[in-house]
Amino acid sequence: MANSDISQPLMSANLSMLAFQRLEQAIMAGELQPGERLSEVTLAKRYGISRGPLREAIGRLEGRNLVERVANQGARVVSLNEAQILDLLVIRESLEGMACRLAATRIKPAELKRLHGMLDSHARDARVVSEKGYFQGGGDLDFHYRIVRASGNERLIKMLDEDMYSLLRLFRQRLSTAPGRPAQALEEHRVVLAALDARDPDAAEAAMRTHIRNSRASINHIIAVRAEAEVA
Amino acid sequence: MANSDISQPLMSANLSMLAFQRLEQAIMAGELQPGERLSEVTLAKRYGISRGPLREAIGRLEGRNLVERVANQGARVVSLNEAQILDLLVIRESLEGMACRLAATRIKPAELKRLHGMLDSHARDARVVSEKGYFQGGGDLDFHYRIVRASGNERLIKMLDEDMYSLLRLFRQRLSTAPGRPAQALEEHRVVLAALDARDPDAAEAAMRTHIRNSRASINHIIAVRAEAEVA
DNA sequence: TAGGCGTAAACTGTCAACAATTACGAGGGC
DNA sequence: GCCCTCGTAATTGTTGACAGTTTACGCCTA
Repeated sequence: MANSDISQPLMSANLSMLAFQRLEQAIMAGELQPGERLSEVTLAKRYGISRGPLREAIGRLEGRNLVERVANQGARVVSLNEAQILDLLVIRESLEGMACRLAATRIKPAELKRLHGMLDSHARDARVVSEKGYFQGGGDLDFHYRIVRASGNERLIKMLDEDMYSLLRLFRQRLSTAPGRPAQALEEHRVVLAALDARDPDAAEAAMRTHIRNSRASINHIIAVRAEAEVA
Repeated sequence: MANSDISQPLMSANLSMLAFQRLEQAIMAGELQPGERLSEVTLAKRYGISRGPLREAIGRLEGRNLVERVANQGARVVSLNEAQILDLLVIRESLEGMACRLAATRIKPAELKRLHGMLDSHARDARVVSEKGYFQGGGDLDFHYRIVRASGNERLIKMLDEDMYSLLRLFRQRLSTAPGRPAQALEEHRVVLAALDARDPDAAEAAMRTHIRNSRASINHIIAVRAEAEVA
């Protein structure tokens, strides 16, 4: 899933892990939508396994906050309301700001060059220029992903790349960008990259946090608009 | 465990949840030490349950990064090296800084008063005055805990109070304070509280981050000292 | 005596059956 | 007609047994 790492340890051979990965993937792909119930017999039959390993897989998903369970009533894909999504974005601002700070001193010149190429490519991208809003799951996430990886803090990388981004992707339909946002986002990306070029940790963290805060504010705008629409 | 919340939903009645809670507690209490192997048959027998629910519980713990599993070889309590602990503390600096920022605008006057009382009590505490190092799991964590709760961001509260603190408590023997640190820490707490009093988000975040960064540096010192000792 | 091989024990992984709880619908009472 | 109750079906919770893998021990050989 857009994860170019080939070296996935491929630690499986046991059905429990396999079921976990397939379930996670199904949730991420929207095959299982937020709030949807996870029937044990159905899923076990679909994956051709017994309910034992399946329950174990569901347990792991529960530990990662991807599903919620109520006793004797089954598990559901987690469903976040607007306030919870905003809470999540606040956390993302904090963590990714720190990641960007670390990257400022640790990122390698070759990676910097690659990021420059990326932004140049974005500038030529019709979807940015025409402001139609493309910044979901495309080049935008790739830019963030690479900076986070450059932080060198393995746990931080895992929290953001594996948990945070995948969770936010779940609600991407509610994270549509406000008009004019893509062009502004690209400009903010350039500010972030300039700070990294300058090897300035304070500026890098500040730039990234501003970027994410603006993005969050644009979501806020959307929500307000939708709320009005619902009243009408 | 020092969690004064009475209203724990007490959602059990199923053995899997019960096993999960008991295992988590056992790990936190040091009954099961980092790196120790989790034998399924032994634990199942000890808790008087079958291996099915137990495996489910272990799965949940794995999802929360409290245990690691290798195929056909069993699960172990997670064990972090010094670098990983430092990585964790960097993340804590980031998240708790944000929590403190949020608390600056959201904390209630009554809670502020309580924090003042707490620090005054710390100042009278013999262990702080004599600089013998008490700041592990005692009043220090309570101070942080209350500020985090005041942030109002439920997910952030969960990440810090449930995941981060409990994980760090696991390695408290390696987080012993440097000489003179308790008194300094108390002073830093006062700076944090002053910023909260002033309702100044920037100052609050900065003060908290400085506090945690200093604490991390003191750990660094300890590690360096121990490394020397090992050479000798 | 040291090293390698083979067997056996212990452990994890998986399954199908059983128990308990919940949800749903039909029937009867008010 | 509406609501409560009871019974049945469906679903989750749990168990003990079976299969596959790893590990450890002892024996044999060089």
